[in-house]
Amino acid sequence: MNGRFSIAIHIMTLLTKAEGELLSSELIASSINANAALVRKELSNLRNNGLIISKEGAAGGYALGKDAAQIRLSDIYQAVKRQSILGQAKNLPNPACPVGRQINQHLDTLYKEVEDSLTEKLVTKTLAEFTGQFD
Amino acid sequence: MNGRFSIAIHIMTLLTKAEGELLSSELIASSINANAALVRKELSNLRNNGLIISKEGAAGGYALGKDAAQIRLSDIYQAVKRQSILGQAKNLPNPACPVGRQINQHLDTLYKEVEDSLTEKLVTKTLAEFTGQFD
DNA sequence: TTGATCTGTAATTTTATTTATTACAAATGA
DNA sequence: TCATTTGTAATAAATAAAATTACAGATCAA
Repeated sequence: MNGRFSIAIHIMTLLTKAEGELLSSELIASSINANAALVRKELSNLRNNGLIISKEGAAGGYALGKDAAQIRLSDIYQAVKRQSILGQAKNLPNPACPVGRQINQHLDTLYKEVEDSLTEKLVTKTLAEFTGQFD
Repeated sequence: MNGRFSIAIHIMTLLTKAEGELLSSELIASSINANAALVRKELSNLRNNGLIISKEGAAGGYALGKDAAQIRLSDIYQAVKRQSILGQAKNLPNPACPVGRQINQHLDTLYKEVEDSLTEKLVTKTLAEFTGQFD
């Protein structure tokens, strides 16, 4: 997990505050202070996950796909995550070692459990609650 | 968070199985299939956190610092983690934007909460329980 | 007390990942 | 028709992670 979750939450917060008015990727990128093409890539991903809608062409832009009260932070996390939260060693351990041979299987199980508890936490929080904290 | 947690758990599992016998960084590295100097660096870190002991010189090596039943996976996680689990965008958001101005503060709060729930999960698991899963 | 072995640690290089940049086709609206 | 904006790919630059190399210092055994 990298800065993508932060960026996604930032995007979703902006769209919530826009209340249905379309925002351009350029405007969003300038709030985040990140590259517009990169932001569009994340916007595409969020759209593919049903969290936002987009409209092409002049006067196009982005808006929430459903009410902020119906979006849970776990939905955003699921859209953005790519690999196990605790990271994965990329060396395959030594299969001649009893520990090396079995470690990945047990780590996988552990990581799944941990990730489940993280998701449970994020399920309890809606985007509306999060954005409601802003002045 | 990267592969360091995986490596640390792997190390601690090997030391548990060694039952007090000193293991060399070379042997540990070969089980993990990683570089020995890198492994020593993590071993130093684990020692600085009181989880293992080391002995220098010929016939030196590493062993658990306390009983595996007294070590919680959260202890290992705390020793290894460096930054927020969900990552942090490194661009500072635009302070001229109401959302950009406040987002990091609210993300920080959220990340702390999420990390707390993750830690709570890891507190419930001892190293002894984890290593007990191995054949 | 000498030599082999192993830890501790720093400096450097290599590799991988992330982010930014550039470019342009396609859609849309004025 | 032209300006604007999304969608997406290809490439480059920057950053982070891991490996490599090197060597001082500790320890043990012959």
